[in-house]
Amino acid sequence: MEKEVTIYDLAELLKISPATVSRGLQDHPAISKKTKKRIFDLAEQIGYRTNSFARNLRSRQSNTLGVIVQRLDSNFISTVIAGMEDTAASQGYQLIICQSSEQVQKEKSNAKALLESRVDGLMVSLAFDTEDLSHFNAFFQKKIPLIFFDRVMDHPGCTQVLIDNRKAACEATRHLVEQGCKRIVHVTAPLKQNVYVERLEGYKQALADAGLPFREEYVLLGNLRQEDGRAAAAAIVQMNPAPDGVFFSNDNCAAACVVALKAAGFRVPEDIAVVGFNNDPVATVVEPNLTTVDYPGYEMGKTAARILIRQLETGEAYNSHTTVITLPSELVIRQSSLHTGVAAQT
Amino acid sequence: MEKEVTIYDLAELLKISPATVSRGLQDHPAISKKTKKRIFDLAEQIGYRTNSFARNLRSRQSNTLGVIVQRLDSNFISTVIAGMEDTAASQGYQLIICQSSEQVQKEKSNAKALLESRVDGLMVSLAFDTEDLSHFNAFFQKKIPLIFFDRVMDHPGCTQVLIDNRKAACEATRHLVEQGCKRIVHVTAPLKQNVYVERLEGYKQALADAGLPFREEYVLLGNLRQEDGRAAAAAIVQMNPAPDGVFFSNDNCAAACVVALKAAGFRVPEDIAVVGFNNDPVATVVEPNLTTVDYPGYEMGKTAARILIRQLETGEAYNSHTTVITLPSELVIRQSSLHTGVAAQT
DNA sequence: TTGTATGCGTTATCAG
DNA sequence: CTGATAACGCATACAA
Repeated sequence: MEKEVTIYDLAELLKISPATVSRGLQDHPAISKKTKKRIFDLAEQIGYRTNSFARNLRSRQSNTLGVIVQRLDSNFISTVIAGMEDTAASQGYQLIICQSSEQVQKEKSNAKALLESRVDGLMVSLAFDTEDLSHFNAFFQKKIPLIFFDRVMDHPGCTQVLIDNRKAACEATRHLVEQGCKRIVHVTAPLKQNVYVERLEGYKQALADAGLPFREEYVLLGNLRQEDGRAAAAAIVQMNPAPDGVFFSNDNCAAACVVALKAAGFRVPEDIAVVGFNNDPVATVVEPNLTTVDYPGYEMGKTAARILIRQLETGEAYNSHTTVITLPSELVIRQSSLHTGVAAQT
Repeated sequence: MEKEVTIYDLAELLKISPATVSRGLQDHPAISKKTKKRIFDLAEQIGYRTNSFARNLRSRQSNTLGVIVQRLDSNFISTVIAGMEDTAASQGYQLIICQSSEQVQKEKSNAKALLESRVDGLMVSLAFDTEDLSHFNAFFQKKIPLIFFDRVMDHPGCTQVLIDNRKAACEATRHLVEQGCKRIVHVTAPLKQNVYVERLEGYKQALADAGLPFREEYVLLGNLRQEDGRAAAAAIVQMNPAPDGVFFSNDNCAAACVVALKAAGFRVPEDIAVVGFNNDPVATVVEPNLTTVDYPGYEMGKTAARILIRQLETGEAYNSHTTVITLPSELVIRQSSLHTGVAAQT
């Protein structure tokens, strides 16, 4: 553990003052080209590295953004984070990432940890069971910009980056209706989060528009994992009369259900048409390929990071009231939903 | 932007010295219970938060681990990171995560950024085209512990967390041989990284063990994305005589290939048996379900983080020579490879 | 264009 | 058990 080189060491070796070194390193305009070159060359040569602790202490900022997500091992989430990282890195910010594992309790401790880390801003997608935002109060009070994405809640001054879940679900369900489906099941997650509430609303809306009845028993709640898809299949198989359409809030779950339904002797889409959500890689692997809502995860990540960084640099967070950015989503029609049997565009 | 509360403020309000406050906050044994309680209560009440910049500056450590991965939006990688995050969080460490996008150039700038962030340690899975470790020299010199996982290179003192790729590939290929395959194709990535080199070796080994010839033209190189799987299918369809087995280095790619092969009129597994790698979610969705190598990503993440933290706390990094931790992987046999047509265990 | 001096908020040493 | 004081390394206001 050799001693770290500091600007004082550079200054001494170059026979100039630490202040000049500091300014030179920052490419300050008031320092001569020649001096800068000497500074940089020596710094390079003796392996100087900025002490960000000291710098942050002085400047009162970390150039770091905090991210809290429900789970890291989800295709959708990791795509979002990829977008955030690309944008953040290009602007000189780094990402500290925490997962809540869908537990508000962990979300709380994540928030505390990120607060103490003094992240400059925060991007959050809420856990399944988060019911209020009190654990973010310290951020609100200190006016640390906080952006919600995907799973959001309203809070004055916090921008939300979203898709129109209601509309997407409505379109997906309407598509099933147009394929002739009359008994459409909706498989989703517990209704504590906006995304699931809104998708249910969209589903109901489409039914209502078509004059179809809404039936409580057609809404199946679970965790949207593959096993939940298989469980949904088991439930569907038991229903009498059998449903002729299903709209899922998640592709992975939908795909597993399709496989299980086929194993149980159902034909997809002839007996039962299926629509998923997210446009995951599984959608183009399951047979028939899954009709789904293309969710722009990467774009969402880029957008959230870009807006957050802009708020940091302009200081305009918490100024106006809540801004909602709605990203375009799109129903991608594949074979799993086509009662006509005609292949559509991928 | 109200002023931040410091230990001086607490001290003043409590009529005690900042030193006592600092000690109280750290639960120092030499402070009376009563004083501690007063300190904590007031801290809570007026919203004090530790200034980690100052603390880090003093203590010369950040309690932060750096992670560099090739891509974030990969099921395997995000599973690894989930494991790292769980372990790190439980030990009071945070994760700064960067992606190289498979470019050594970005890997380089990630390394530089993490060096300046003064992460306490680093966990790295290398980019496709990384050929040497010179961009990590500063870490080596400063004895900052660095652990490689999955895509590794040898460096004295750097622990590697791995599976036995050679053995896994050998088993996978041998399994195909046992199913009666004689002309086995291997779809993998450019041979710059250990994982692909070793898998190729395992593949060759199994062929040799079975007295089958190795043919250069049976090794298809690509990026292991779904489109590469479709391209592989196109190539396979053109081969004469047609191959009767394929071993992929990636499930997602394998699954896309299976779909394409079936569309081209091949029966899987009857005409061509398929084995993948990773045990991704797609493996249990594609039909037939994919035989694959179960890769313990979550465990790998936990292990890497645990070892890194241990090295930090015991200071034993770079002491001994390179340690290699080999995690168990396992061939999971499903229908895609069974020429007998008998379903196996999932 | 460069130098001097000071403070950012902790922790730790030493003294009481 | 508690207090005074000196770093930690950098950035900047002010001076030259």
